[in-house]
Amino acid sequence: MEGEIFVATIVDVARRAGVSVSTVSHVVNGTRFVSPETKALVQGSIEALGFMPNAVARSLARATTKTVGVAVSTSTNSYFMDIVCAIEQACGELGQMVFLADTKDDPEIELRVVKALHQRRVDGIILAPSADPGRAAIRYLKDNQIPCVLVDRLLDEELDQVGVTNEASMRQLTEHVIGAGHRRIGYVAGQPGFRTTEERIEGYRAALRASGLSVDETIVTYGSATVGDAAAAARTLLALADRPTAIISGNNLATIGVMQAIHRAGLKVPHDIAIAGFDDFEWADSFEPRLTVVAQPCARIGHEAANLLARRIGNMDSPHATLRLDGELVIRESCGSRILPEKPAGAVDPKLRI
Amino acid sequence: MEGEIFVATIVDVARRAGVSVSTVSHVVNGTRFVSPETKALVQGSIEALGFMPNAVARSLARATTKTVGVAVSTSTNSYFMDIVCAIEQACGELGQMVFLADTKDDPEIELRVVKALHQRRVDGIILAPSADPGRAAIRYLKDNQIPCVLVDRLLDEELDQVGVTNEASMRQLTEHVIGAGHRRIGYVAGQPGFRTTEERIEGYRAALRASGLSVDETIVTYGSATVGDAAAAARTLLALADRPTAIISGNNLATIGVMQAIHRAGLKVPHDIAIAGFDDFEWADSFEPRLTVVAQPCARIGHEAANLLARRIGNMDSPHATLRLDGELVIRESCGSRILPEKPAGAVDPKLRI
DNA sequence: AACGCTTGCGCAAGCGTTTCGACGATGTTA
DNA sequence: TAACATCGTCGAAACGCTTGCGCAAGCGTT
Repeated sequence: MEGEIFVATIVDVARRAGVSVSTVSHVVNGTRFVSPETKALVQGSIEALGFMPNAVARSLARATTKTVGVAVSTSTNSYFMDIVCAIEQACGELGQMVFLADTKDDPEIELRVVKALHQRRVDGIILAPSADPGRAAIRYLKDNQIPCVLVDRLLDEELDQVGVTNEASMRQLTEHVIGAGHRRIGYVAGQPGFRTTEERIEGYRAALRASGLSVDETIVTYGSATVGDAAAAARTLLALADRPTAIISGNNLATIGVMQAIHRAGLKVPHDIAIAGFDDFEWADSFEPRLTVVAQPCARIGHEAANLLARRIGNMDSPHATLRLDGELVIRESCGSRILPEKPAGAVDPKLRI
Repeated sequence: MEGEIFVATIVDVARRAGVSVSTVSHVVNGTRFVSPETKALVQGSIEALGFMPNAVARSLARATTKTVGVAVSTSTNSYFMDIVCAIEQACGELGQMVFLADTKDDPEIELRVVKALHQRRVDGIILAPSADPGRAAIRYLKDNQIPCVLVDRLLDEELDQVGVTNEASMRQLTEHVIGAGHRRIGYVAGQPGFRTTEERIEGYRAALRASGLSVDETIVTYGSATVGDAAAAARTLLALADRPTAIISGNNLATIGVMQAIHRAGLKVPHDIAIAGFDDFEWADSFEPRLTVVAQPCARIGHEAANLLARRIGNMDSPHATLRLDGELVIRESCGSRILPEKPAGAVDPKLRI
C-alpha cells in the first residue's frame, strides 16, 4: 500500500498553474471573470492533480454547509422512510446532502439530535416532531432561528409544515366503510399524543355523525405506538360481546397490529369483519385481505418539505406555509364490498385505483 | 423577529472567562489538565453563552468529520432501509452522523455520490455497490484510500464486506420447498448483475441437485430489477404448459411481483401453487398467503458494517474482513405444508418462528 | 502627454477550531 | 540561594477555502 495518499489542495493547484489561490477559487466557483487562457491553465492543473475542493473548508468560509438534517423516527414508522427518500431526492436536486438522524420519537433524543445537527451547522432541518409536551426541540429550533419544516405531525406553531388532510381523508375512508353497510365500526388509533392521530380520530367521528351514527367511545382505542399495542387494542375490541363489524386503523403499524389480532382470532376479512386503514402498502394488491386504505402522498410530502426548507433557508422571513396534501382512497376488498365513493355519476375519478 | 441571532464562538467564551482560547478548547475536549478553578470559570462562560463548538471548524482543524456516508439504492429495495437504520443506530453509538445518499443502483450516480461524500470528507463510506462492470466507484474508493465497507452485494475485492450466506440460505429454503413435496420449482431472481443474485440461484440449484432433481433452466428467470419485472417473469412461468408447482423468489421485490402475477392469474397459494422467497416482511404473519421466507438479519448487517467501518477508520491497514451472516428460515404456510426443517429430533430451534 | 476607465488578477484577512511549543510562576533539590 | 523540574496557561500557526479590496497594465480620451 502507498503510505499517505496525497490530496491536492487549492494551493497545490494554484502553484502548479502559476496563479494565485483566489484565481483558482474563482474559476472553480465561477465567481469572477477569468481570462480563457488562465482558466484553461487552472483547469488543467485541477485535472492533473485531481483536485476537489474540500467541502468542510468551504463550509467554514462560506458559513453554509449545503446540508440539511432529517430527524424522524425511523423505527416506529416505516412510512417515514418513503418520505426520507423523497427528501433525499429533492435535496439532491437542490445541491444538498442529507444527514439522517433517528429521534426514536423520544423527546430527549429528539432534542439531542437537533442539537447535534445544529452543531454540524446544517442549513436547515426537516423534523417529524415527537410527542413532547414541552416541545423542547421546537423551542430550540426557534430560539436559534434554525430554518426548519415539520412533517407529518403538525403543530400550532409559526413554522413551515407539511402533512396530509388527516381529518378529511379519514372521514372519507370511514364513509366508505359505512357505505359498505357497517354500523358498528371500531377504531384503533396510531401513536398517541400526535395531532395527526387526533385529527384522524376526528375524521372518523365526523363521518359517523354525518351518517347519523353515534360514536361509541368504548370501541375507539386511543393510540398505540407499536404493532403490539395495536394488536392488543384490537384484541380487546374483538373480545367484546357486541364486537364491531369493522375496524379502522389509524396508521400502517396499527393496521398490521389489527390484522395480527384478527388472524390470531381466526377471523376472516371481510367475511367476519371488515378492516380499513391509513397508509398504503406496496404489496397490498396481491395479499389477502386486500386492504382498502387511504394512501399518503409520501413522495410529494418529502418533495414539498425539501422545497419549503430551501425557500426558508433562502429567506428567513418569508411567510410561513403549512401544506395539507390529500390522501388518496384506495378501495380494495377488505371492507367487503366494492362500492365506489359517491361521485358525480359516470365520473370515475382517475386517481381512484379500484 | 430579532435580526441576527448571536452564536457564541470559542473566543467569546474565552474572553468572557478571561482565559485564552486554547484553554477553553482544552476544557471542552479534556485534552489537557486545567485547574479546577479555571475549568469552572470556563464552564460557567460556556453555560452562560450557550456555546457549542462549531463542528465544521473542528473538522477542518482535526481533519476528521465524525461522519460516515451510506450509499445505497433506497428506491429499489426497501430492505436497505432496515440496514440503513441499523447503521444509523450503530454510528450514533460510535459518535458518528450519517449522510444518506441514493445510488439508484446506477453506476454513474453511484460514482457521483461517492465523490460527493468524499468531497464532504466523510471518515468512511458504507456502500451497497451497483452492478457496475467497470467498478468505477470501487476503484475511486480504493485509489483514494477511503475507508469503506460493502454491504449486501459482495465483490471479489480486498475490502471489508458484510452480507448473508446467500447460497446456504437459499439452499435451505429450496430444500424446504422440496421437502414440501415439490419437484418442479420455478425461480424468479432479484436484480440482475449481482453476486448476491447469482449465489442465491446457485443455492437453489444446489438444493435441487442434492435432492436428485434436475434443474430445468426454462423455469429459472435471471434477474428482475423491479416488482414489475418479477411479475412479468412469473407470468411467463405461470403460462407454461407444465407450470411449476412452486416458485421461489430471490428477494422481497421479486416476491411481491410473483404474488402479483399469481393473484392476477387467479391462483391460490398454496393450493394451486406454492411460493417462498428471500427477505421477510413485518406483516407476513397475518396476511395470506403467509409467506415462508428466509429472513435476513438486517439489524446485524448494519451493525457489523458500522463497526467494521469504525475499525477500518481507526486503522487503515488492519486485515480485511468479509462477514457472512446466516439468514433465518421462517416457515409459514405458503409452501403448503408445515414441515420442520431437518433438525436433531426433539430440538426445535428456538430461532425458528413457526 | 496626462488622465481616467476598464480589465484581469493577486493579497491577505477572515471562518472557528486544534495543538504544538513556549513561558512565567511555583515548588523542589543541591 | 541558585539551578531546575513541574505545573497551568497562553500565543500563534495551522486546517483549506472565500472574498473584499486594491494594484498594475492596457486602452481611449482630451
